[in-house]
Amino acid sequence: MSRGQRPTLRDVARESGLSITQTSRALNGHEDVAAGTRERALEAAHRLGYVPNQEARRLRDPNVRSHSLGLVLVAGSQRFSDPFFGELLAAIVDEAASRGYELQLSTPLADEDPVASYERAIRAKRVDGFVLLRTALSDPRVDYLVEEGVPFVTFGEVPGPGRRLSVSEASDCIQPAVDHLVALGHRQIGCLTEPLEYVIAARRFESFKQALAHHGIEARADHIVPSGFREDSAVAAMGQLLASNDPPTALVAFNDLVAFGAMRAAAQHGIDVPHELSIVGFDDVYASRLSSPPLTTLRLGERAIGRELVTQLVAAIEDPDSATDVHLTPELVIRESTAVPPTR
Amino acid sequence: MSRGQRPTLRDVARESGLSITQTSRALNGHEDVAAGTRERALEAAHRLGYVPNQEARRLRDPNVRSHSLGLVLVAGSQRFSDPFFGELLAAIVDEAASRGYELQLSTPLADEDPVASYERAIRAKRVDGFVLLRTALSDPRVDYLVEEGVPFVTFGEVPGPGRRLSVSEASDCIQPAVDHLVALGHRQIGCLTEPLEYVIAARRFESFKQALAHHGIEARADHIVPSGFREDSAVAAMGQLLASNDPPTALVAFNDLVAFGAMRAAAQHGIDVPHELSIVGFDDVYASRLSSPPLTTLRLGERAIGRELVTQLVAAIEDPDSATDVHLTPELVIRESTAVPPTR
DNA sequence: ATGTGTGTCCGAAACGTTTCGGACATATGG
DNA sequence: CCATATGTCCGAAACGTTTCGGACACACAT
Repeated sequence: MSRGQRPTLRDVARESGLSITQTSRALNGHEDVAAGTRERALEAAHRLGYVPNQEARRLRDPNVRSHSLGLVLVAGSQRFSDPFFGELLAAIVDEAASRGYELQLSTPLADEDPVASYERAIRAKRVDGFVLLRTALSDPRVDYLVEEGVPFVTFGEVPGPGRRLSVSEASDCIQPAVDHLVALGHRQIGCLTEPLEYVIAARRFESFKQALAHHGIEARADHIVPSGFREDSAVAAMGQLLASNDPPTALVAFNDLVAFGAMRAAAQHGIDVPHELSIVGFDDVYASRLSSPPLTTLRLGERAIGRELVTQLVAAIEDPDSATDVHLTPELVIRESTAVPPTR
Repeated sequence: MSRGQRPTLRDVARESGLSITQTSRALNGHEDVAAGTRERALEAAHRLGYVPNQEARRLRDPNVRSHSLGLVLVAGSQRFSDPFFGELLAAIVDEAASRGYELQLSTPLADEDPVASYERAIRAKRVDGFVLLRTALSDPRVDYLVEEGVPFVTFGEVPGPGRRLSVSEASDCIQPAVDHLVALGHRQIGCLTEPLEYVIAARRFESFKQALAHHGIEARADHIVPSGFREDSAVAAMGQLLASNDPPTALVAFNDLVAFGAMRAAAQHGIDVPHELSIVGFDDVYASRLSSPPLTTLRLGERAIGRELVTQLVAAIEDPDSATDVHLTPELVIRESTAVPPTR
């Protein structure tokens, strides 16, 4: 059975015997309305099940909030590949809901300008702000949003002029992994990067080099292996490293998928993990408990990231001065992919 | 630099020398406008970068589409736990984008009525329809949406009156798993269910029983183990089964996480998988390639499910008669968690 | 000449809300 | 008693769009 028309402010006014003006002011908590009058208005509104029409409200005042946050998935079919994203997304939705916001998910159409999705959302006033994932050091989306003056928060610090709110990892994020490996006795420590044009990979790489320096170990260029984000790219990248006559005894991968790729490549070369090669991942993805051997990895926690992302974004939207950059410190989860180095 | 006011229909009218009325009609492709006039209007609109104000449009005609689909996450912190969801979501967003829709993600607040989120979205006219995941045989959300006349599609068939559009598994979905096990020589085949009040679990259970019957095997009640959705609930559920003095030689789990739980429980009891116990999962989650042993599992494909869900929902929205129920047939991915049964 | 169509066009009203400017009482101070 | 302030209230306009009802010009038939 279909409902009748939904009640309008006019109905509430008639019901309460007030003018439309005064009803509106009463419901919106303005000052110049007598206590008893407000009471009557509220009571009538409640009795009728009145809920204000957002379209009309926003037509009148284009600045009212939509109470939704935008998140544009990155292009390419393998975008979400990272199991990490699923959990992160859930955390974001959760936190947003608890603050009264929803999440608008979209994705660029095939070979569309990356900022087009953002333009659409802004023009349509569908969102109050954006969460940006997988941001690059030089990212047109960031430039666009800064210029447009729309609130947004990035995961990873993006350099440049203008207000750029971010939630990022501490600058010594890789340190615990290197400390752990050094404590085991490793001195030949390599790394499997993600593409370094991305802010997060760049930070991890800096931290990796600093951590080595901190232990007086020099970073060897031939032990640094550029990789993509996914398992298969890591498998490919591992080829020459393992063929080298002076391979590292330990490897830090910038995400768990890449670590799995490294483990697979090692297996293909008949190299035992962890006894011939130790591997540390990053993210503590669900699968890292299940791999063989179970993966030692750095854990930031999807929930913590999601929570901070939303908390700061909502702060930026509702009270720009209260938003603040946040740095998260990863914790090392030690499993079985790391061990003492082989004696040579 | 901040833009000036965005152009309105009035501006386009002035620019093109037409009335507002005629401009509107020209832009909306009505009949009674001369070819040259339409030309002028379109040209002016384009020159000004005019884009119609949705609020105003919808204030005037409440029936215009919002072009977004709603998806409400299930409550509880472990909602998304299933890595399967991440991929499914990405597939849904992709397919929606290619049809010009976005996805509105929300989640119920703590101890809130499950339908409240749907009510909010409908009242606010934020979405044109819903995708329902993890639906139960008797689901208040379904009843609500049917009554309200809002288009929706469920994953799994929900019985009851009214139009209920669904994408579901074929009724013999479990058959390939059982066939495979029987071919290996198994006759004692058990199953680890998900809660049977959910439509998908119910269908899988029916199919499981039918598949056994098809091979002339009787379903033994003590080989049917009720489990939750997640690994830990499966570990717990496995206890008594493995302690029994006549355990099955093979087990079909209703999802991969549960299968992992079963593998873990087996390991704890010193039971070798696959040589003492074969295990088949469902979903082909990312991690199933990595577990030890790698999991033999039934695969529907998140992308296929997401694509069909969106395709049918959009059909239901835009042309109700063209929407149709869809049945998907899973395919068996054979890995190493299944083998011939032990000779006793 | 009058009437009937047909192809184009437009004014004005309407959607539901918020707010500007003022009105009307009553109280306060002189 | 008048002037001024204060506490409440309301009418009307405005946001940008669509559409109803009609108007106008012209062609064609009568």
